[in-house]
Amino acid sequence: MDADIRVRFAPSPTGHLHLGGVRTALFNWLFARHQGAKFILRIEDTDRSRSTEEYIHSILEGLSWLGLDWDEGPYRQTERSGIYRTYAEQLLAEGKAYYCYCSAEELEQKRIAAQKRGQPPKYDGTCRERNTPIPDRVPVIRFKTPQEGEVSFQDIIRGQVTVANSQLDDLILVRSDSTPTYNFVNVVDDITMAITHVIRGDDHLTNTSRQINLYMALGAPMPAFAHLPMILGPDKARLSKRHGAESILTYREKGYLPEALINYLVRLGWAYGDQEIFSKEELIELFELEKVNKAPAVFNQEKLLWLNNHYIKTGNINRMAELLEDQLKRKGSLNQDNQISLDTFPRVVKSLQERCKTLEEMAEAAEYFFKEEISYDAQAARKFLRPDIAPLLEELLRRLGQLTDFSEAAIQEVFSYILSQHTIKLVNIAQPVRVSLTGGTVSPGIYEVISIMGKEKVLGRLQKALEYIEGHEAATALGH
RNA sequence: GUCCCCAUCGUCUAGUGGCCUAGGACAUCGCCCUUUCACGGCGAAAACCGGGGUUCGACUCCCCGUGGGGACGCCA
Repeated sequence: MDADIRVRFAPSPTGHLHLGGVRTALFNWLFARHQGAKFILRIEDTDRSRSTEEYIHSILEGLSWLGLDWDEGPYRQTERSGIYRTYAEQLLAEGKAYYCYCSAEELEQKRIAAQKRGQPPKYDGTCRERNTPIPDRVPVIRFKTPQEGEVSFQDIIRGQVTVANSQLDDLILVRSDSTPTYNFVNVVDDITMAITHVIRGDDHLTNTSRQINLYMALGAPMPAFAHLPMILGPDKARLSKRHGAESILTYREKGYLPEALINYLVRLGWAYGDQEIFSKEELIELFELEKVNKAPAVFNQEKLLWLNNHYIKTGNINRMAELLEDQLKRKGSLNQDNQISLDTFPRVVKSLQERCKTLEEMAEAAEYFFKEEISYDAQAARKFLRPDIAPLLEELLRRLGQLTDFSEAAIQEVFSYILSQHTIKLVNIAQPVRVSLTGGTVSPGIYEVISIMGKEKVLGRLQKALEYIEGHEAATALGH
């Protein structure tokens, strides 16, 4: 346990919290909880034009939903501008930064020209030694990156990483509108917040060398770095809008469980022998940054669904029942006037949890329990609601009507009796009954369905099926 | 284009020089269970990117190639 160890998750509210961000947050959180360290949340909102309150809200909501709780923050960079100004002035005063008067257009041209020559497209240093301002131009503040030597650091996941300073840019610290930029605020914040371990996505690996130069210029102690491999889409390109980069909260809407998401995400780049299922407690116990993979991982929906199904099957019934109710409400399948007894939802969950991969799917599969009217699947009706079955349905209707105990056992007895009287197999009557009650050919066990649905609804639907068969028979007789 | 990083079944991965005729999981296929669909059980197919080294011995170490990813913004 070490409370002096401090990590942070620093999302930018220029978009929703997506899978990649969650994975970064999760690894930070697991590392912190494993170490007994502090987990800090920092909102990197220096891009004022693209940051929104809505995204901030969605990020906090997403983390809370997943149970990734933070110990400090959320800090917001827009509230810390004074701190950045002080540090920028310090660098300026020490000659470690300078005003640059080059315009955006000029810089763009220089970049293209450099690339054409086969050189790294970095700033050419025009204003590096300038000491007189250019009138009518508002300058930016640039960092004087060392021109000689190289930067080298030991990444916890990657090992030794080395970059020549000649490759590095004199990066902009403060924009002409006097707001600070990412590489600058990120370093200043990590210094002032005493962050000891910077755990972030691989896409920041090349930023690290630039930032290390900044740490050195500011005379600050260096944190440890750990760069997580990226999550790729099925096309092996970085996660994009098309697959997986939508808000994590849409996973909640689609009926995914937080524990499934966490279990899935942690296995992207981390493993503990052959174990696939991990509780949060186990993860906190077992997780180690040193064992994180270097290679990027492709996101696989199927496996997430498998895990989600696992947690639906093993989860607390009452909790699942509540989530199912939410889903049904969202779908508009629950009318106000529906008379649903309290124990119906848990019973529905029990009957469906083996066969549903998401709660949304479960809500779809459970609709016929709650809707007033059902409609028949055309093919199913054609195949199973035929005239020859009508006498059996009638008898079933009569005998079920006589039951006072509507338990599965009692219902099974009724079926057994009818089966023995007519020497038919269960399958011959089960499917027609299934279609009559659910509208389709797929459902939980038929006794279970009947018992859960309740006497009133069952009798009504059997009656309706008989009418349907009769109507069809008449139509067929007329030559239709 | 320049630089950085990476490389085991379709996918996630185990593997840290001999235990590997390479293990597990998802997905796929077959069989069994079964009132439908699932679940479950059993089984099959499926990989060490290529070439050089190092070594008695390489999936494991080194080099080159190839492939993939990332960065190169007054975005983060």
